[in-house]
Amino acid sequence: MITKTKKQEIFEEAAKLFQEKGYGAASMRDLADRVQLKASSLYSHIRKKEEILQKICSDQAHRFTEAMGEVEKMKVSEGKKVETLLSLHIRTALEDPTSITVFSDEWKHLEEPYLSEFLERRRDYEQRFRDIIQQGIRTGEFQSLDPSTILYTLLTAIRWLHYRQRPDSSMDAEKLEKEVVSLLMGGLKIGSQLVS
Amino acid sequence: MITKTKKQEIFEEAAKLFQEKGYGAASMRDLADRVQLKASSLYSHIRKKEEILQKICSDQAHRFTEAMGEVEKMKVSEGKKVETLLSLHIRTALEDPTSITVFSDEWKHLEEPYLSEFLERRRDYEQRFRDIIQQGIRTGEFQSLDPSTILYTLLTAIRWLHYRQRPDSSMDAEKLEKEVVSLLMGGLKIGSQLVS
DNA sequence: GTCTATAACTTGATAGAC
DNA sequence: GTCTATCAAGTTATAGAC
Repeated sequence: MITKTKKQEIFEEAAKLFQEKGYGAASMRDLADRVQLKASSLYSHIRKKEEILQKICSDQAHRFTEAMGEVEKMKVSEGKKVETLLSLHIRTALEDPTSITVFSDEWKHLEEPYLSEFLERRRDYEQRFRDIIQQGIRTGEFQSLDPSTILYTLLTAIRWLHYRQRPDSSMDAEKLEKEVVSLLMGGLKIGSQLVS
Repeated sequence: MITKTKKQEIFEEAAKLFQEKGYGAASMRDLADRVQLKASSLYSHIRKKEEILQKICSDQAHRFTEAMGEVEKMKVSEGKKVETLLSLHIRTALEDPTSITVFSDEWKHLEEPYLSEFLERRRDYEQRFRDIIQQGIRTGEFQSLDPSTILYTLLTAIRWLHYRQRPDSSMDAEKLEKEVVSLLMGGLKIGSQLVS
């Protein structure tokens, strides 16, 4: 087992704290208590509070951008690409729920210039996702709906996963992933579900 | 045109402010500026900051609970019931995006006893929604997936709508509503969409 | 690296004049 | 109802001893 540095411990505990109370309501004293330091000692490891938020957000953003590059290179149908991206989002939400919560809900507390950088990166990711959707509509694989409507509905639909507190034993991650993808790709109503 | 009371103005402006900055980061001085008062004067109209959050949240909760009562009385298929509930959520999100944002994202800043009350009401709503889903699965109308997975995916899927800043002229509310319902009920992939 | 002490500031809320 | 003045408590962050 690799020993965690104090800095790592601070970042991990901060993510949990931001998730629980929100960035604004989480104080450096709260955080210090959790890592058994005085608040002032935190500043031997970080420059400022926002630096923590910034790192969490940009790490997660980087993760998604990289995966998008992989998916774009795949020689498969657009349906398969969307499924792959959805699976990635779902798996990430289940594996690292705290970071994903902060990334999803607390980015708006970023200050410039990080805020603009974050938003630009997100716009880029969304555009590339939208391009895949658009191509799927063109080939007749997808319903002919507004691509942005599809994009945001799909991306938002999985944002409850990271709120699940403890993994329900009756519902393992793999099953959950399969069910959500099936629901989004095939719809609630019986009719179009494919046997995989 | 009915004249707004100062109190109404305060509540409306507060909802916007909470939406923009989050409850924690929105100060009473911010709010006072927006309604052209000094911060101390706000307290002639309200007792405390949380009272504003509490009213916004409970008003919206009440709205959904009432609608659920109506839907439960309908003599239609479970598919139609779910569609009706989704339409209601979508329409509400488009008509009153600020209140819905606060209701959706800021409720966690409620203090006791309002927090427990809020959560209990929400649990009740979700259980009644889940019952409809379960019945739809039993009759074979819906895919046989975990009812909670369906419930949260559907409810979360529409939570991007209230972030849309200005109604896109190329995309009116009615079309948007139809497309989202079609996507969630029928799925992204071509195959099961019904002609309505 | 961690501490104590503290600077510099913002927060929600109240008292009392008008 | 609105104001000025103010309070107590909380905030991030820094300085300097150890």
